[in-house]
Amino acid sequence: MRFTVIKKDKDTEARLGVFETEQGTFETPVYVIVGTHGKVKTLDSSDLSATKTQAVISNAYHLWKDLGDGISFFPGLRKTIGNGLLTMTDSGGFQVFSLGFGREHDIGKVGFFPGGKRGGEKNIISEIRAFLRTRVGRTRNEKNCVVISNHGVRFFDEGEKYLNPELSIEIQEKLGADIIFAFDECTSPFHSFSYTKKAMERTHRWAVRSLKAKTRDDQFLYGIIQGGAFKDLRVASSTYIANLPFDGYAIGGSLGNVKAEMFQVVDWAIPYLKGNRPVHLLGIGSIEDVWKAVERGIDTFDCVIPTREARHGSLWTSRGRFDVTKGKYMNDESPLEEGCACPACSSGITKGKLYELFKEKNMKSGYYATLHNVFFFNSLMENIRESIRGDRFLEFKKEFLSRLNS
RNA sequence: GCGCCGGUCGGAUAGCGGCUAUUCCAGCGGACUGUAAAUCCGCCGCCCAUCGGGCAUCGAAGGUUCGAGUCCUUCCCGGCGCA
Repeated sequence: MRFTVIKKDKDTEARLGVFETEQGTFETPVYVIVGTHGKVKTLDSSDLSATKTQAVISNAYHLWKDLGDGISFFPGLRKTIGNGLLTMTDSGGFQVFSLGFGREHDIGKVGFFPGGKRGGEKNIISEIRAFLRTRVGRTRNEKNCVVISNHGVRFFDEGEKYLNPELSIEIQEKLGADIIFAFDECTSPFHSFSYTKKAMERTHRWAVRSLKAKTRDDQFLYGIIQGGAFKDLRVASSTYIANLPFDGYAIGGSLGNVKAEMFQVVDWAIPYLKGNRPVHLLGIGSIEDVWKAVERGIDTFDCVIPTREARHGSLWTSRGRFDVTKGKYMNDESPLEEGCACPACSSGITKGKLYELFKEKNMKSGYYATLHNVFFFNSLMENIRESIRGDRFLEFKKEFLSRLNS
């Protein structure tokens, strides 16, 4: 298995790369589609190729729970969903946050949404801290399902599970993806400097343990950079992780208090990494973020946006997003996007038809919406790669973004 | 004509004397970033409003009661049954 940078953009840090594996060659930058439980929700493997999907990321924690003892007989993700795809598994480090602090306080790693009432852009730190204070203690025990120690993490979301770096690597080796991640502790934007530092140092120790635990040589192991939205910590983490013998790097954790600051974190971390190794941005992928990531030299990134938003009725087009469950689409016989070549649009799915399927809670609704969104994001990436190859990355970016907001 | 049953927000419902009239659907608006969530959150009689406040309202009109969507009387409307 090999990663090579084949071309650098003339104007930005964007780069064209290629992963060569037994399953094939995969050009980057690539949007990694999320298939947490070993399957992209609503899609089967023929749908993956029909939507131009190149890479899928599953989750070690969730699959481990799903498979139980059966994990020893698991044929490997390269066989189950990865036939012809690049596969990854996340280590479970995100669940340390999402099933713990995140679940307790209804927060995400970039936003703040108490009860879903507000968007991340409107965040006011003091208001948030005050809000958190009212919740701490009242909800901790019933909602926070995670206990973290230096040894590892105990999860109580269903029964009890214990995970640590050694176990996470063992699980990820059994799952057999092409790219696996060190076990880390993801923190939120609302953790203090001192806690974030402590968690980062723990993540560094776990990085060393993850490397030591590795026994297979046909998988890339990525180290994860933490440090929250603190420049000192990000620089320290990036430097530390880059000096360990990882095959690639991932930028994870809290990316700041408001969306506008998210990519500062990436800017702080990237200069200290080794430029010939692949860099993954964990869990990021709004349409604007795709551009910001690529032009900073990110090779791969994953996000639930295309798939989750599809199931929730939000459809992506080159003019932006629309919610197909709105009443105005009731009898709309136009395609989801004019001229779209995705499997849903080509098979005659209209806005009105999809509206109807969503309203009758037909499972096909999420299926068609996912086909469309995944195809949309994958096509965008394909066009981005071509634009880098053709020395017109910035032109294409400008053209795309002006159409998006028109 | 007689008898029975029923009339509650756009539709469907709960409510059977105690004050904020329930829930579901539809509608409107919002969220979703290493998937706990094909999910969640607002609004959804009218008027002003920043919190909030004012006024209505359960087919209609009377009545009983401290208090009525809930009980009584009459009327109107719908369904069913009998003539």
